[in-house]
Amino acid sequence: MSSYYALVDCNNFYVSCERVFRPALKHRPVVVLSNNDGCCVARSNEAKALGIPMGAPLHQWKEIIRKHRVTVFSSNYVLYGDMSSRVMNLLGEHAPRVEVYSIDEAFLEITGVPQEALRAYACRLRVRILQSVGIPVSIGLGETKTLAKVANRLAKKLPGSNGVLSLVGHPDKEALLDKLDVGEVWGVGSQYKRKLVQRKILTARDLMHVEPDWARQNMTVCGMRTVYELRGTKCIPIETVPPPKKAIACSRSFGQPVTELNSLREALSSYVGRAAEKLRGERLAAGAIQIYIATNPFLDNAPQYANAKTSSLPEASSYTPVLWEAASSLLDQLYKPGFVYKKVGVVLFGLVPENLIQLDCFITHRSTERERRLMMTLDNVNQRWGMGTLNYAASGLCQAWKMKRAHLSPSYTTSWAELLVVNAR
DNA sequence: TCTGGGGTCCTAGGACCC
DNA sequence: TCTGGGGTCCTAGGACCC
Repeated sequence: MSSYYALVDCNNFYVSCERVFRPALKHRPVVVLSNNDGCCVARSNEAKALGIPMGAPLHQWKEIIRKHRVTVFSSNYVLYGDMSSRVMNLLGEHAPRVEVYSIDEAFLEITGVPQEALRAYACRLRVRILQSVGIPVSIGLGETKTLAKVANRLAKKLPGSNGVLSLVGHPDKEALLDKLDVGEVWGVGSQYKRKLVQRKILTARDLMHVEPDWARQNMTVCGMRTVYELRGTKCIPIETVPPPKKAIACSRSFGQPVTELNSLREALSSYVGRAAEKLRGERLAAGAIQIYIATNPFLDNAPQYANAKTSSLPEASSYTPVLWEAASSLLDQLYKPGFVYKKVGVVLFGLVPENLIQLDCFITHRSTERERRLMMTLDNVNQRWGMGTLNYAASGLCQAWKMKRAHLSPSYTTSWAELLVVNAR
């Protein structure tokens, strides 16, 4: 029995999450902003129709937003994460093998469904998700993951597809591939698109007919795989268990410019705390730490400075004070006075499972059981009562560097205090 | 004048994804 | 005035070793 892939993709996911709890916003233009309320990272179809592009800086679109009464949300990742897991759980009930590909996408491996029944199968799944979670999705089906992705794009694009499109055994497969811009193919970004368009390779169909060797030379083995996958040869397997993480990062742009080392220190200490929390959540310890700082690259007239430094720890650790000590000393080495900073960040890598830490016999300080329990308590409190409930003193109290979140919706599904209230009169 | 070659590891940079 | 964040993978080139 042959197997096929389905790509299930939530439509305008962040916007759809907000709409579940604000149904009056259906058919209205809505955008969700990036961290710091900087740019639009999700748009409803109505907002797209107004011409607001992906990544549009908010300040450049103020006028349109006001004029058309676009509803604006700061991003509420706690809400989106919870809605995402509801969708993913449901998918798990309908397909034996699911790869959660991102917060709003999943690949399903489909076996035992005859070719001619694929569309109906996907349509039922779509209705089920809409009814149970309230999120509209699009589903694309194909013999390979790349083709499932293509089919998904087409399902969103072509009128009459009703959110579901199958390329499996489709008689007009090439004609359909010809409707998709080469830059929309999975694995083709802006650089490769430029190169391809120069050579008159304009659509997914053109790319399918490219010589694999040429693709390999000009787009690495990944490009070659894309060509084969478009032709229907499986090169990219489904990954039902996520591979172990190789890096954990945390960084933010500042809500307002920062020049003082002390403010950088406060911000960084809170990011290190957050990164370490993620680390412990995965039951990992970090063997190395990198810190980077940068000025605002968008300011043409301001002097620019960006730099990064890495140090490896004598022994892998997930104890925040140990990580902070290393981070703090790296920051001292990186900091140069006289610049206006926009961003600071931390990356933890050299990750190992916390029960497999290689011990260093010359180490002067090792995390004790007491310290491990301290971190556990800290994480529990912050998980239960919300991120940042318990903070390190090093993170400061006024936190002028903190990001902007002026349009935040409540955490409807994860906080008792913020449950939706319905009034009957 | 002649002056090896091959393998491995690490890193930086560049591409991609959502 | 205001422009996100968190990842992965591949490749080329240098360092180093025998």
